[in-house]
Amino acid sequence: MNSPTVELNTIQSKQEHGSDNPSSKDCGSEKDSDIHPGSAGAPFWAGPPSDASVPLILPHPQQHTIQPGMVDPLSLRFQCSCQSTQCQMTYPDYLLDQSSQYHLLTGPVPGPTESSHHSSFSAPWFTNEPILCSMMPGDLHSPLVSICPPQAMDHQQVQEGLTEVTSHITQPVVCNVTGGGQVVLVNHCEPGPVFLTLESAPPHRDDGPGQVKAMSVSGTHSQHHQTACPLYESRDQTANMQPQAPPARAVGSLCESKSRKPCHCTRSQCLKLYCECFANGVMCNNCDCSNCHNNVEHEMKRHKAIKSCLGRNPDAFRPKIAGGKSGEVKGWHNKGCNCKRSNCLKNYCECYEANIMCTSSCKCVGCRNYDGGSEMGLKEKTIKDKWPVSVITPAVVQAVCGCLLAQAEEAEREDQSLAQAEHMVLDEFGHCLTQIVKAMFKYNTY
DNA sequence: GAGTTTGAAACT
DNA sequence: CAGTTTCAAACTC
Repeated sequence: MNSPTVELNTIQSKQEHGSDNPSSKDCGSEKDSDIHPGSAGAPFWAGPPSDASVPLILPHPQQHTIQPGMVDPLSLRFQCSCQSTQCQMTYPDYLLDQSSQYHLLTGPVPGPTESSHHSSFSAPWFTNEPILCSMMPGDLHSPLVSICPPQAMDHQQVQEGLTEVTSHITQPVVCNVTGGGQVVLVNHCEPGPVFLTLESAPPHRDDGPGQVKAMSVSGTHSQHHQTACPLYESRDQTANMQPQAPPARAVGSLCESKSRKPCHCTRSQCLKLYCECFANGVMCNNCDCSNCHNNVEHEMKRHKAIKSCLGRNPDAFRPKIAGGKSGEVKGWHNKGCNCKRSNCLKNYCECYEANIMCTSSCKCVGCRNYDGGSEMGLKEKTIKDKWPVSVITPAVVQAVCGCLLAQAEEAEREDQSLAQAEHMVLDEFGHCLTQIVKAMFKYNTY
């Protein structure tokens, strides 16, 4: 039996719960005056993984399967494969409500570099404050670019420049503005970062804040093997290529308004992933930490810590939440959580905290972070009573229908008899049911 | 605000 | 890679 790749994702939105941002406090050991804005900071954050939008094809097209683990009550990504129909359900980069969050495509399966999905990137820049960029190649003339350029480039200019030079980019990319005004774009489907030179004028008052005179692709891809932290690597390169720009702005300027939680680290020196600032790729600023080394004063040590983290886990600085779109439901947790006692209904749970539901990637026990899970009163209903309902969502039904349809088309294409066609479809249906039931039991973790 | 709980990260 | 320890945030009182 041949089936199309069906990839479907139906993470549902959890009711938004407040994410408070405590008021900033003075960093325990590092005062503002200790931090030199615009000084060389090492960007080491890498953007969303490209796998967020690249459909997969099962290696064995004869197997028409909804594989265990591909069926999630919440983030449903199951696959079936039809060789010839090439029907494909795919999910957008960001997942909306469960009823209509995939597209049934009948065209060829796009290759890894042919994604038509929106790409987006957002990157904290390892200056003193994060710089956030996001861009949607699908709407290239109106990218959302918000930058706090180290060289104080004009926001609009950078935005326009990025629009121009990245219009060909169709995969999630990460950008970085180095101290030298160089933008590094990393397409995770490409072998390395693309270096774009922002030929900015010296920060001269007459020129205005960092005039971007030209923007050009100054190189191809990094010779480095692609790693999960291309920005960090590329920063090393670019740092040698162009001198670091002098401080162009003061703490408290453009990006200062972007609030973030102050950390309270006491023992990690804010150089381990325990520290949220460090993990997020930003230096500590106005934190409550003690003995903080996550600042320009300890650049070398911080650099080593970054390398160390990347050595342990090349994806250490990737965002944990893949997909997603600002203001909407986010995607899914790349690694998944491992909660055991919180039922994934407290902020201890990274999925819950990120306002996303748990998926098959999670190894949590007793998870209730799924549609309907949180509203379920254990006194009145057990998870067992209700959870299948959340597994067989409209999206699942629709996906199954897609599989069945694909089978029917396959039978037709092969000039199978009606009886044989029915058999194929029913067989497929049975297979789908089997996989769904397996998924049900898998999530029966009460 | 102190103490406890929790789960990710780090370590062995 | 599994088990343990460390750590800091979330939570409770």
